[in-house]
Amino acid sequence: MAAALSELEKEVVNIFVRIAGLLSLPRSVGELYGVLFISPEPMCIDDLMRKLKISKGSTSQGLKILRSFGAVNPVYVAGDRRDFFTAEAELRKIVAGFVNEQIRPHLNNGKERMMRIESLLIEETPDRKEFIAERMERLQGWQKRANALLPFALNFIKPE
Amino acid sequence: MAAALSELEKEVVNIFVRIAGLLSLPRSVGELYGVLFISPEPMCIDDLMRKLKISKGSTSQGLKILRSFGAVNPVYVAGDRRDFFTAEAELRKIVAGFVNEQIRPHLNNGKERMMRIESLLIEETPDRKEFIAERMERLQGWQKRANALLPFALNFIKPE
DNA sequence: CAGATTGTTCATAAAATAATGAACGATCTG
DNA sequence: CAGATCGTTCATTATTTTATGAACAATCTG
Repeated sequence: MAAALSELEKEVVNIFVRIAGLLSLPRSVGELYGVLFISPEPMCIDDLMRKLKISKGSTSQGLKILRSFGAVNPVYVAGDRRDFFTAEAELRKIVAGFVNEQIRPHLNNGKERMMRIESLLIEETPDRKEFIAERMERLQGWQKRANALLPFALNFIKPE
Repeated sequence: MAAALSELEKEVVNIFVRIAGLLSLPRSVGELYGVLFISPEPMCIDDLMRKLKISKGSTSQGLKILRSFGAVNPVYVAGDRRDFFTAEAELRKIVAGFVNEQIRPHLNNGKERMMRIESLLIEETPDRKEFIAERMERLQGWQKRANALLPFALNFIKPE
């Protein structure tokens, strides 16, 4: 039980490790999701540690991150005290969770910052002020578009 | 000339440093773009180094990255041997460049990998095979959606 | 051409990020 | 309740990423 990763498993894990990289998530998070994604049965921390040869700490924290945006579902296994997990396979749920947890906070922070800049603008010399004001408007435009695109993108990912 | 960053400049730079983080780009790249973004005049490496108090190496490499996806435009300044730059302010150009340079390669790699997995699938036991096949199909579905969303998102960002 | 100036590269240093594993608290088991 | 089992946390270590700056090549200047 809990043999090393098969060739196929390695490939799948590799895919998710790459995705994790794109999303600035630790490698181990990608590994964990990958293994769960191709596992027909739910797995517990111990299974995952052994399979991936990573530490208990990494495993626990990785699962915590995955849970935080709903990429992983806790599963009750009768007669076993340990916590088991399966991969959430509905893309929309994962993306929505990820956006809410990891993206939205940053966007909001940007808004506040913009207000502050507006107030600082007053102290500039007239010529610079004009230019900077133009840039600020542009920046706000970008922000609006990003904010508009987000819900659209989420909707684009249709439910199954 | 080339005084330290004003309060306003700091705020703007800060915004772009955050964006750089989201895109997994070095902090210095965000700083460079930020300073250029609010500068009415084109700037050369020396201006940027002094303004941001970063090394020449970082500045040169940072500009290289920014040029690689068209976030920065070389500008000819009469009577000066040095290279000057302004920030590209048209979002669409930047995003398109970024996607082509930093995202597309990864997506393609994913396709190849998928093929390889298909071939490995043969060696699985029947019951596992069924499950894994289902997952692979799902994964391919995700890939298709991502590929479809990308050009759409680009188009969403309307010119001017 | 000799000396300056400018931008790039790359080995090294510094900083940031992730992984490890021992310590701990919580829960179960007999 | 005493011991065992689990999962989490966090100080430390390892790894990866980024920044530095000296060396260099290319170009200009008189």
